Amino acid sequence: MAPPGDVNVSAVVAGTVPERQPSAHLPASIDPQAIQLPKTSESAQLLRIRHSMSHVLAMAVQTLFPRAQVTIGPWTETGFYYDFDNPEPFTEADLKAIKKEMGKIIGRRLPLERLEVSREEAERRISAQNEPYKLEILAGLKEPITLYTLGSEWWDLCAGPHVAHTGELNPKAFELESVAGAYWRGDETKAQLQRIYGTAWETPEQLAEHKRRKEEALRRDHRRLGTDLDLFSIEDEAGAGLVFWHPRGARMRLLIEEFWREAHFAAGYELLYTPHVADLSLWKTSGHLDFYKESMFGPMDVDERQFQLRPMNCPFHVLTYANTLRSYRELPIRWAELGTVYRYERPGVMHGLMRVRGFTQDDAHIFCLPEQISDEILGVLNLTETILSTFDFHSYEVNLSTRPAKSIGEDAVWELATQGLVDALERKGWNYKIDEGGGAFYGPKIDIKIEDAIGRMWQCSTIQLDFNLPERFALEYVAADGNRAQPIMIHRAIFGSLERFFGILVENYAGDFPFWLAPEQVRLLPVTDEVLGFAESVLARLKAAGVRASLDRSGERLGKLIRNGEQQKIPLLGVLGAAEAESGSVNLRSRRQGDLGTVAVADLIAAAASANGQRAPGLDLATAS
RNA sequence: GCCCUUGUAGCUCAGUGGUAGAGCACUCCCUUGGUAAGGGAGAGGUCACGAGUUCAAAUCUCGUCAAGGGCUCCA
Repeated sequence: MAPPGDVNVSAVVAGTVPERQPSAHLPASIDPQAIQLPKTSESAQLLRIRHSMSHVLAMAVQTLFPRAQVTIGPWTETGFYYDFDNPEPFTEADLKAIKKEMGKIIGRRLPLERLEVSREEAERRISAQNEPYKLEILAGLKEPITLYTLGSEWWDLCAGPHVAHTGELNPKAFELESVAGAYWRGDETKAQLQRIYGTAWETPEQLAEHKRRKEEALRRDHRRLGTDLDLFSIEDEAGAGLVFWHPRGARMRLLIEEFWREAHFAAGYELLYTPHVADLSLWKTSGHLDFYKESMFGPMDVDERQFQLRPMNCPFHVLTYANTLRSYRELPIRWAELGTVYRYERPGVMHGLMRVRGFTQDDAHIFCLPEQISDEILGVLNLTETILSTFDFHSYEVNLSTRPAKSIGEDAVWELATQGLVDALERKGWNYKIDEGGGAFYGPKIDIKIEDAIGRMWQCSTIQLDFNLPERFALEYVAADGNRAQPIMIHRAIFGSLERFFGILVENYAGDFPFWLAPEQVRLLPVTDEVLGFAESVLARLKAAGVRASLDRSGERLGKLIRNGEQQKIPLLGVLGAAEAESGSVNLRSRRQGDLGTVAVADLIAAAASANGQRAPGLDLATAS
């Protein structure tokens, strides 16, 4: 991880890089990339290695499992994989034997040779081997048809490039990682194949670094930290994909929501609360029943009507808009809601907080005039930046998706809307990529991905124009000329899903939350029971000042209290002994800022309250008193 | 939904057909200890759930549920 403030801004990455406090005191474990790992796309040799490795894998598999048929085997960002059709599924135990066989092949220093053959020749050779998938691949290939031999006994259709011989592959720099099911051509109606994933590098050191990063990702895994820090759980008895926020997680969520509301009011939004269920007919009108049904929970019978658990908030905001006759003078109307929605996800796709069946969108809908689009989008971009940067996300990747082939709405409206998005992005000064034809059928959109502390990109924010719902619900306003006109509708979310964003936050900070966001900000550690009375009084004063403080009454020795506090990643530990009780002070140990020395209780309270007010990552004791 | 793997105490895990285990956490006792684990005792499990095989099942078989790695999906 690059230290905060040293943000990598690539061509498509936009965003401000503000001056940041140096964070040299962050726990060493949060730190970083000692070794730079080469990317396949940047290293020609690595690409050859990985390409060749997948052939070695395929040859090894066919040696050990003669009935296995080959399909495709490309490289990936960290290695390679190969899909096989084998009568028996491979097990993880098979990987060991396969790896051993690969080692043998590598040790033989077999040459890889490129052969250019005619289509007929290729067909003849493939047919001789009973490889139907390969034949199907051949049918899709353009001339020249090339194949690569691996020694004298094995070959595969391949465009290359490859290493000259397997001696260039380092047997200590690859690993077979997992087996997985995969569909032929990625199509679930087609045959299920067995995919073997591997990782391969130029040197054993790079392999070791790759493993270290995998462990780092595991260490940050929000599911693990969610349990360790007691933030949330998912309960078997309640069902998959349904989140239980524990007090510590709930406290953080509340802080996030409070900030979100504050920022929205400041940006000219009003808030709505709307129902979680409603008459099914609403979803007929909106069109969701036609094209979103497989993602919806089934309807429930209530009295003589059918009710539907909501998978979206928009129809409710639309109904609220339509509740009364609107004037052009009222527009733009900006309404936001932390709206909890329920979507049916297929079994096997749920993943911690990242993919769930019940989640809360930070949803908002803007109803505006066509000529207001650019300003409104710019406003959303500004608000997005304000909110995301508060959580230390400063690096964004922005995509603008334009009209797809199948779409509704008039050309002029699409043109106007797309231009509005472009204008706003230009005015914001953000770089962006254009995904031509990638928009929804009902309007163009902007998607924003954020980069986390270890370089992973997460899509959270989305801004979508919608020509469909205003039409379906016949929304209108009275224009200046007295005629009725249809408003433009903008959907937007900044976090996307609060659950998912929370998971991303946990991983981004590795559980080491900034002071303002930490569920427990200060833990008081009494050296002996003698000072418990003093500690109680300090605790009461901290709480009265709105500081999330606790007192460790476990009676353990200081070393143990410190250890427990550090393991729980509490930002501030306040040691209280006879000396502190005497002088009315606290000895502070900060997770991010190191030893802060002994400070007066009043100064701690002032600094902590001030840090909360400013949503600061740590205390500023110098300016507190 | 599909493929592989897994499910034993709150957490991490051992236990391969014959009386259910460890460390941490928890409770109590001793210790009043100054910056990452003081000592002792105790409590805690329908071995995910259901069926089957067996004299006997945490262990073997089948099914269900859930989790992990992927595929597919995420207009």
